[in-house]
Amino acid sequence: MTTRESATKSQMSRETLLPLLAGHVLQHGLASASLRPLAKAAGTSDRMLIYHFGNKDDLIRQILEYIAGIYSAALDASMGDERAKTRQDVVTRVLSHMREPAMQPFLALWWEIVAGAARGTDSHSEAAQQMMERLLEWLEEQMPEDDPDPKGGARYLLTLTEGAQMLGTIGHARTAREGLLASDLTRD
Amino acid sequence: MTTRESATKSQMSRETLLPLLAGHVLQHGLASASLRPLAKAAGTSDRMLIYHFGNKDDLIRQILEYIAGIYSAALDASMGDERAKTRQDVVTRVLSHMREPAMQPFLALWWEIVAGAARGTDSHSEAAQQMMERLLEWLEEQMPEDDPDPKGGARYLLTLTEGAQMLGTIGHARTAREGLLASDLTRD
DNA sequence: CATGCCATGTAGCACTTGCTACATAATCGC
DNA sequence: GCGATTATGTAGCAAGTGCTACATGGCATG
Repeated sequence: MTTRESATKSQMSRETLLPLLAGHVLQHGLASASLRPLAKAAGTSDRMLIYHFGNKDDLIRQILEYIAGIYSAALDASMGDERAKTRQDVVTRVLSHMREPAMQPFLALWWEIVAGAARGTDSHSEAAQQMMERLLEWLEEQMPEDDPDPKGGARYLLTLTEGAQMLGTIGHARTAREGLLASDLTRD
Repeated sequence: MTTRESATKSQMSRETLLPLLAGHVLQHGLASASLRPLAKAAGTSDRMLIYHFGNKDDLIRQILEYIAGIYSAALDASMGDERAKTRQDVVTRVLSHMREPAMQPFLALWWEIVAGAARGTDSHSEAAQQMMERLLEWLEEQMPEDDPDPKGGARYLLTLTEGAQMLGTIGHARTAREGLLASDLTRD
């Protein structure tokens, strides 16, 4: 029984643990996600984490998967009611969405995931791709109704906003802002 | 004598060590940059690294500073002879420059630095800002001669190419490519 | 009631981490 | 040449790492 829904007997299943573990990773990052701190955050022991998840790699993989799920839900929740009018509107929405306090933990974690992917860590790559694909879908749905190329446009805006996000992270928000002003988006 | 130029007596100064340390960090990343492996790579001991650099934080700070210097030199070296004709040209140059094998270690390290900056590590933020500023200068010099707004344009292209870079890193190079195709850059 | 499995606690192991104490060789100013 | 500073080796420490061995309670099924 590797993955079963009926959790009638156990109080501490993967399903119970994962939210707590995810919370800890979101708050403190992957760098300090070692067994004992994680266990403490989830109210259990390193012993039990290995018991439930096999080894640390699989633990992290499943936590990241779970977090990707949360992220996806967060995107769904913040779906704007009315469509954006222009691409500029979309960019503004994305950036202000990412500036929300609730999104900060995801942002900080995001770059750790990217760094892991850059070094070839499979679990990180998988999570990264999953999250980007989801964000891309979300962006496509946000595109203006009259956009001549919603698919391409969404990819364009994704590239642009992710670049801006990175610049903001390293304290170059101003550079990103000026860059966006010089893009075609602000041409009237 | 914290920082002296005359290194007549010592065979193993900071200056001798730094290139070797930087090489190790570029190859293996910050995550595995602990004292003993670093010392081994530089042909010395953890004991001497602390002796020369004070503590690990300062060690990393100085290594990153040194690497930022190398990066800057690498940018200088790859300065194109003739100016680019269009912004599209500039993007192509930047991306192909970053695709060179010699740049790969910088790229992988880059995301670790960004991740560190996102978590508030000062030394990482400093290195990141330094490298981005340098890249921005380089980009400004690459802008087409007849560009209506070279400064803003450079910032725009920086944002765009960094986004593309990230997408490439996590295996979404295709998304970035399609995004660039949908930008104004490819409009004739 | 017996048997066996699931869940968990307690200890511990071998290894790595940053850093320090202590001794000693080399070298420099005098 | 001598005393002081500089550079280096050897050992080690306390904490943290992933993971394992062993025992043991509880529960369900025979």
